[in-house]
Amino acid sequence: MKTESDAFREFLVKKGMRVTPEREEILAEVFAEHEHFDVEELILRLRQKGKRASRASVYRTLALLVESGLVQEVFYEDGHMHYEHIYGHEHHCHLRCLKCRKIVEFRNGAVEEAEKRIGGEHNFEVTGHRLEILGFCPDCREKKK
Amino acid sequence: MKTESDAFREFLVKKGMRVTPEREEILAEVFAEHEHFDVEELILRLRQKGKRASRASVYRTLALLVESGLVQEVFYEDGHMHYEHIYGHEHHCHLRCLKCRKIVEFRNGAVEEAEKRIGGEHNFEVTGHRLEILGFCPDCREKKK
DNA sequence: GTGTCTGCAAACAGTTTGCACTTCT
DNA sequence: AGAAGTGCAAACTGTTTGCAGACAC
Repeated sequence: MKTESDAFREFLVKKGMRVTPEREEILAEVFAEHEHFDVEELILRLRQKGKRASRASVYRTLALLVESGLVQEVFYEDGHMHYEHIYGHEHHCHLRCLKCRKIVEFRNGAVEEAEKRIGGEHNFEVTGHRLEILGFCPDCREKKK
Repeated sequence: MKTESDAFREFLVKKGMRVTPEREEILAEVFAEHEHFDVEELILRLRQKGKRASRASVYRTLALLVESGLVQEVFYEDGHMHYEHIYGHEHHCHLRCLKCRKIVEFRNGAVEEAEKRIGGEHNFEVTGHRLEILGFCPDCREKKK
């Protein structure tokens, strides 16, 4: 079975780029936890494990991971982008509370289907999608009254 | 019939805020064209019409428009946010080409339905959603070969 | 060996903010 | 009159970039 590490190596080699310890460590950390993350959190986690990858390398590597399809930009909030790894994981969408910012993940077959149909209608080659449903969570709903 | 201008006034009054010429001009310009826009474009359009609203006021007013639900943040790209007005318009989603960045709008009943169902399942009060389908448009698909 | 990558720090761009002045109510 | 809004420019923050030294191939 092909791991994300294999997939990334393959991607790099195909582009004539090098496999470096920094790139591998960043990749490993991105896949170490199954949560949304932002650049700051990622750097913090790397530091805590004694990895020295610089901020610049993290940004540069993240761009490669997105380009390779291993990672997706999920949403932009609080002035910066949030990411999640997607390789080897079933796709899911997000339900977001506009007040407390809680995020609930959910899966939805209807969207996958719509994705294919709509792609076909416009002759697009579809690679993925991003769906967010916005509203107020049970707690915040209650508090609004 | 209630116009977006009425709706915005109502929102402002309810918050104890003032109705100013700057806010009205910015609102009018936001609804003057039915296209996605970013802050720079909006300011340019205002300038071309001789309106003097400052950059700061545009940012401040845009935040109010988003809060009031008249405008939605659509996606973050090229280092800044893109918006669209939604009041009085049927909701639509976006099909985006990852290469040439072309955007096709489409409507989709299945998503509206899923939105309600999923909101219900998690006891969320749903106010809207945002769906982007990503891929390659017919032209870019061709060129990749 | 050579061309790519890294880390650093400086540069950048979009956005926010403090403040003096203006304006709405 | 008094509170709220505006414009300006400076500050801020996330991200990108130029460059010299390090390193994968």
